[in-house]
Amino acid sequence: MKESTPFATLLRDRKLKATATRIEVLSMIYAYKKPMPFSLIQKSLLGFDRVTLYRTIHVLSENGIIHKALMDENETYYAVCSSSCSTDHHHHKHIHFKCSACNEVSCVQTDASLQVSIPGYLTTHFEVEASGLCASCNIEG
Amino acid sequence: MKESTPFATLLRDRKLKATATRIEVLSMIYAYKKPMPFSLIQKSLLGFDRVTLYRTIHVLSENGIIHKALMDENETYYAVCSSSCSTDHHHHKHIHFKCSACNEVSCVQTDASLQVSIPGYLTTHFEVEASGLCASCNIEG
DNA sequence: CATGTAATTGCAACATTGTTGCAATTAAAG
DNA sequence: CTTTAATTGCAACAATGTTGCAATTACATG
Repeated sequence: MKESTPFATLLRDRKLKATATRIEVLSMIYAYKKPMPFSLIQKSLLGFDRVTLYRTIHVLSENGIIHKALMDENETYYAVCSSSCSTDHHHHKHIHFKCSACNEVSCVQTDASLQVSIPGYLTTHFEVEASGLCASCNIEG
Repeated sequence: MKESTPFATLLRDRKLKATATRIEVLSMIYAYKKPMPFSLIQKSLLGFDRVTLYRTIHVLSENGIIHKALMDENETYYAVCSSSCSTDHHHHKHIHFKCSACNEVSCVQTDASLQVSIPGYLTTHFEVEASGLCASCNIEG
């Protein structure tokens, strides 16, 4: 019963077994379109063991398939990585934006030159978390 | 017994009672110089109730006296805010940098124009978390 | 400087979140 | 189909965070 769905293939490419849990978690996060709160992932995945979910999230993160989108709060959000993420390093040219009006979190692509240079430091990786009004709310308000 | 230490004064300025817990927590984080891991704050403050520490951290954060320095991990770090932070908004012109060599987290001032502009969005606040080699490790390595 | 009052604390109990070891199950390679 | 290593579920535990309430404390006021 070897599935050949895109996610199953993606998993095997990364030398990971294409198990039901992993495929479901991925589909769910992917379908959500925006970074998905961990608690919601949990709620939506009844039928799987709580521990399995934790382990699944760990494995998918470690292997550059999903990534954390930390917000300045308690909840952790997860989103499916773009194809440029490798096993060893996440390469995101986007920032995580939380709208203070609709409270939605989104991954915003910033092809603009987003750079961080600190004298004397060697910056190999950085993440940006922003808040304010998203495109929709900015128009309406 | 009205203390007039700097932290006691700072607290009263923000309409907060200058209690022993708050002053100790503040002194401790301040003395640490870098963002201090929450777990270490806990360990260092035996004699106070666990709950009191949580509540203290919440109050100090809410009032712009300390701020979270989130790293892409599980542990949360706290640092004393600069004077520009008000009750309603934190204004940090610095980024949080974690050195991958010495593992130290530091607040790095970036007076350079660190800007985030997304077409259609109104960005009122953003945080940057970077990693790589800090000044010390960059020289030595 | 005594005192009233609202804020803060400690305690107990609970809820949530995350971890570990191990036996049973399963993916997938041959 | 069989073998094997990875993954899962379970149980038990550890850590983390929350709530209500009575006792205590800071400090404003007189």
